Amino acid sequence: MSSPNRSILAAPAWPYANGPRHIGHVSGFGLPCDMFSRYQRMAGNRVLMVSGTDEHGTPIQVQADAEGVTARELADRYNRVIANDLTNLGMSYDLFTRTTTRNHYATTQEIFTGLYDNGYIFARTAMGAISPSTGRTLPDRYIEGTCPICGYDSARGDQCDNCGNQLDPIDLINPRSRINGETPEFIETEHFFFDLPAFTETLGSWLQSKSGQWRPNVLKFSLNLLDGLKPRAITRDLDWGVPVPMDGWRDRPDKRIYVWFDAVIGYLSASIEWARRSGDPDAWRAWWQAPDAESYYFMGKDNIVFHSEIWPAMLFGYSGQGDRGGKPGSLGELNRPTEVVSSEYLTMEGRKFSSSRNVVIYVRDFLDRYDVDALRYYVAVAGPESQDTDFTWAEFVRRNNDELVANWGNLVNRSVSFAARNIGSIPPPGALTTADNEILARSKEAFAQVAEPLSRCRFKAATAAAMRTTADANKYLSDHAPWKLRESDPERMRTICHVALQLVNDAKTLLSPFLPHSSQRVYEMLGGTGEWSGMPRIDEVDEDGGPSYPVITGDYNVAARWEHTPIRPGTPLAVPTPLFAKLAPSVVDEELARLEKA
RNA sequence: GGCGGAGUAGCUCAGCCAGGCAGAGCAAGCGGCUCAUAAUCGCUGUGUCGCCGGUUCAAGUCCGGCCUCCGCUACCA
Repeated sequence: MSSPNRSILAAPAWPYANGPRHIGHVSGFGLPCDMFSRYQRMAGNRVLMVSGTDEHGTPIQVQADAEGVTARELADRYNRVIANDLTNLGMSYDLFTRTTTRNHYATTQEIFTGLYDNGYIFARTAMGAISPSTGRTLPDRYIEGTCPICGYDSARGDQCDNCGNQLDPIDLINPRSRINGETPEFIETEHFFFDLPAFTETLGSWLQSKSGQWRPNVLKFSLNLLDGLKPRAITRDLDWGVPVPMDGWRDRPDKRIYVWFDAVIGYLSASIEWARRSGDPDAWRAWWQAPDAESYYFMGKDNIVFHSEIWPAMLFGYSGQGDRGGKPGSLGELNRPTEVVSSEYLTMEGRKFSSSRNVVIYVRDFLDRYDVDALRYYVAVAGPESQDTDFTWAEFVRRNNDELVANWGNLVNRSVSFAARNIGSIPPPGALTTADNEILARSKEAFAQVAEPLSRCRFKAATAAAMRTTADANKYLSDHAPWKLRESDPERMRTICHVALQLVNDAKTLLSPFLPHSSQRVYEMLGGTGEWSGMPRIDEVDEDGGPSYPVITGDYNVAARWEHTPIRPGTPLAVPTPLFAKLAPSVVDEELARLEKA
């Protein structure tokens, strides 16, 4: 674990491409993963961060029908929207792609085939609901009717919201489709099933080995599920998805692989796509097959089951390591997750985020009006890390003004502008006092103190530790008051300025994983050139001349290192413009009014 | 129904796994400073740790029960 140059796969969940993403989404799967990845790169490790939009499944098909476009057109549109949003958030993906690539289809089919060959996938007929007009699978939650237990007339197909009982849609009285009101048809239909019970032993001992390492809620939840594992259908009656790679199924237009089965394979297929684009088609193996490679998956708590149970079972099965054995598929054995990091939910002014009820703040709307690092700071310091957490505009404004601006922004401003006005460049250190040496030593120690929680994905504690160094620096300036020494002791004044600027420089490094955009600006203020902490960009690519699509990528092996770096005396300084904008208190009322409006 | 989480200062939360004088930030009050975005620095006060019981020399922490709120509940993704 402590060796330098660890290979770390950073795997944030795949956003679903049926609409723009809101800040609740990115606070769960995205930003924590980016903070983790940026730190790990700065610490000298080899990080591969891959993801993409998840574009199959019924909801996209339904919405496309409603808008009179094809599923592909709808997915194209939101893939671009989401890729833009994530780029603007500074998400440092090595590759952000999508599930509708040829590569992803081929990889998904390879995993399917490998699992089938090892006996972990079997065909079976089952009763399923379909829409009579389209012939497509009608998922349980798209069916409603009268609850046979309590008589509630808007019970969902899988559960009655009134009495809380779990239901089978076939038992509903007067069932109807939530999509178009028609009566669903229950038919015998053949599907492939993934034999999850064949992994009970394997998953059980694997999960036990994670005790003390994973967050307890994730582990407990996963262990509880082991009791009742059931085979799970992994195909659907649908024409939108990855074709089933079996004879007699391959060319059928009405059978596709279930969206969740292919979505988790995205981590692997995106790694393979990244390797191909980087010029070394086997490069992905360093993260997936090296025995000491590590992988960290980030998601909201609603996705735990797919990452702690189903995806590991798929990886075990493909590698020939389920309860029934087998042999590895043609890709070879594949590593299981090192850690599954789940976030709780961000709520919105006391309510659940809901696009349909307009209880929502879309990423793009947020970034149109506020600084990206202000959002990143809020998520780092007040995100739903271990419990559901309420986002309120009042709290956002307070965190921004009283913590980010007042503490860190102001420290940068006061120290750099004072030195710029009175000296004009970074001064050399004169004779350092005990106090000078002490605070410089504390600043160096902070690197280990921030790294410890950060490497364990404890972002709140890590941010707090980093912000303590800025408070220390503010105190140092106040205690030593260089502005009083302009006439009496300019030499001492210059030394104090040197120390303060060094503290600013260290703090900017410590805050880089959380606030990469503003750290870049501080880097430049202090004479740095080029990129400090790499930023993502969007490239337009294609697959052998196929249709083009955007991917997020970037070069992140730039200047930033997780270490104290001495500032260079003589570097010219200019009076800076403020690092962050202070927000007027009226912002709170404006935003609340915006929420009420629709 | 099952599973899980939360309830600690005016606010947001940490502390609980491995029991040892109740903490941080913000807000509030007073004072200092004037380099800085009215920013900053110092000092000050604040708690039935949701309720009841148990174990213990000692419980916010462990055990049992209860109350309130929230989430998840796999064929929505």
